[in-house]
Amino acid sequence: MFKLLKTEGTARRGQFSCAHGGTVQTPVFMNVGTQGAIKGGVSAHDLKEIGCQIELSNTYHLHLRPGDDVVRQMGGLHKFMDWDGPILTDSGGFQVFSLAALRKIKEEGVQFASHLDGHKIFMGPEESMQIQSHLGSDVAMAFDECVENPATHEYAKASCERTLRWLERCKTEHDRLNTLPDTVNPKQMLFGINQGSIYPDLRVWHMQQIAKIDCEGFAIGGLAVGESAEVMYEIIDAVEPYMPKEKPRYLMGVGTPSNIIEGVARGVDFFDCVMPSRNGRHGKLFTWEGTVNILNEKYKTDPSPISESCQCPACRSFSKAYLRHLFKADEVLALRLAVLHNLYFYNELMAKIRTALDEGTFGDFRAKYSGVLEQRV
RNA sequence: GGGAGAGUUCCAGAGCGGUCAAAUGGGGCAGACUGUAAAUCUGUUGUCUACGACUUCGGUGGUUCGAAUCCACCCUCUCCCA
Repeated sequence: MFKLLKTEGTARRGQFSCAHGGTVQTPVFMNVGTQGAIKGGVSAHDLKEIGCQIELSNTYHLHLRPGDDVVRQMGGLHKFMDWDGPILTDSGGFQVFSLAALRKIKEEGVQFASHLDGHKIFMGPEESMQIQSHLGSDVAMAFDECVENPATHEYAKASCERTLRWLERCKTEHDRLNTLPDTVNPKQMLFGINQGSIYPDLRVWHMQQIAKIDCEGFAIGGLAVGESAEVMYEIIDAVEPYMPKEKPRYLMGVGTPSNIIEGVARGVDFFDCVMPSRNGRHGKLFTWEGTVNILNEKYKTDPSPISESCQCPACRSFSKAYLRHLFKADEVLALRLAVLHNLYFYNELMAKIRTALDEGTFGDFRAKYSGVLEQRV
C-alpha cells in the first residue's frame, strides 16, 4: 500500500507498506541481490547496517539456481537469505533483453536457453508469476519484454502491445496464486511495467492501457539501455502525467546518482541499479565530491578514507591506500568494502533526497548535486 | 677437469635470415560498466621534434643487400659426468 506524504513540484515523498519489513520510505533505492545475495560478498545482514530498506532479486536467475521450488521448500526467499525487509522480484523481463542471443520471443512467452548449461526454459507471464509466488517476494513484477535500443517504432509497438497482453495474463495468474491455501506470501503485490522504447506516443498509449489494470504500482522499464540521459528524461516526462498519482512509480534499472535525482524530480519513487555493486567491484566508488577510481596510482599512498564525510564500514576504518592494495592483491575484502561503500552512498543519497523533500528543499538539493556527483575526483 | 644447454623488450616466454619494436601470458597504467551470462570487458605498455625517425633481443667483432635469428671469440648462468 502506498501513501503519498508530500510533493515538491513533480517530486514525491511517500511511504510504501509491505507484508515484510513494514513501511518503506520513498523515494527509495532497492539494493540489487539478483541471486539472493549482493555480489561482492554482502549479506542480508550487511544490508541492515548500510541503511537498505528493500532488496531486489531475480526470477530467472533464482528459477535456474537453486530453483524456485527449492526456495519455496526453504520457506521463501526472505527466510532463505535471512532478510526480513521487503523484497521485490524482477520478472525475467530484463533477461529477455540481456540474454537476447539465448532466447526466442513468442506470444505465449519466451523460450530461453539457460546461460548456465543451455537447457531449454520456457517463461511466459504465468510461469514468471508462479516462480515469483514460490519465492514469496513482497512485490512481483509483471513479465515484460525489455526492448533493446534502438528499436523501430513498428517493433516497439508490437512489443508493447504484447507486453500489455502479458500483463493481463500476469494479473489473472497473480490473483489466482495469491488465493491458493499454501501460497508463500498471500499479500504479494504486482507492479505493471510501461514499455514503448523511445517513442512518446507508444509510451503514453501503453501507460494509459496498463493503468486500467489493477496493479499496486507501475514501473517504467526499457530505459537506460543505450539511449541518452536526455531521451530517458523526455520519456519519463511524457509518461509521468499518465501514471496513477496514488500508486508508486518505479524507474527500472536506473541509475547513476544524477539519474536518480533527475528521476525523483520527475516523480519517480523507486529505483534499482546494478551500478553501485558492479562499479564497486570494479573499483569505481561514489562520493559526495564525485567518483573515485580507487585503482588509480595517485591513491597508492593516500592515507585518507574514500570519503571523509562517509560513515560506511570501509570509510570508518580504512585508507584509500589500503583499499587500493586489497584490489591490487585480489583480496575479496576489497570487493566487499567497495560494494558496502557504494550501497551506503546510494542509501544515504536517498535519505538526503527524502529529507530535502520533507523540508521542501529538494530543488536546492538537485541544483547542488545533480552535476557534481558524476565528476571524477 | 670433461660434456650438454641457455642468455629476448618490467617478468615469464615465443621467434631462429627480410613481412620484428618483436607472438602470448603476467605485471603496470588508463577507460568502460544503468530491472547483473560482468571479482568482467576494452585500450595501452622502448625512445622521439611521432601517418615518420631512432636505439633495442648478454658483450665484441664478422658474414650478408639485410641479423634477435648465421659464424668467431669473450662473459654469465643451468644441468650431467668426474
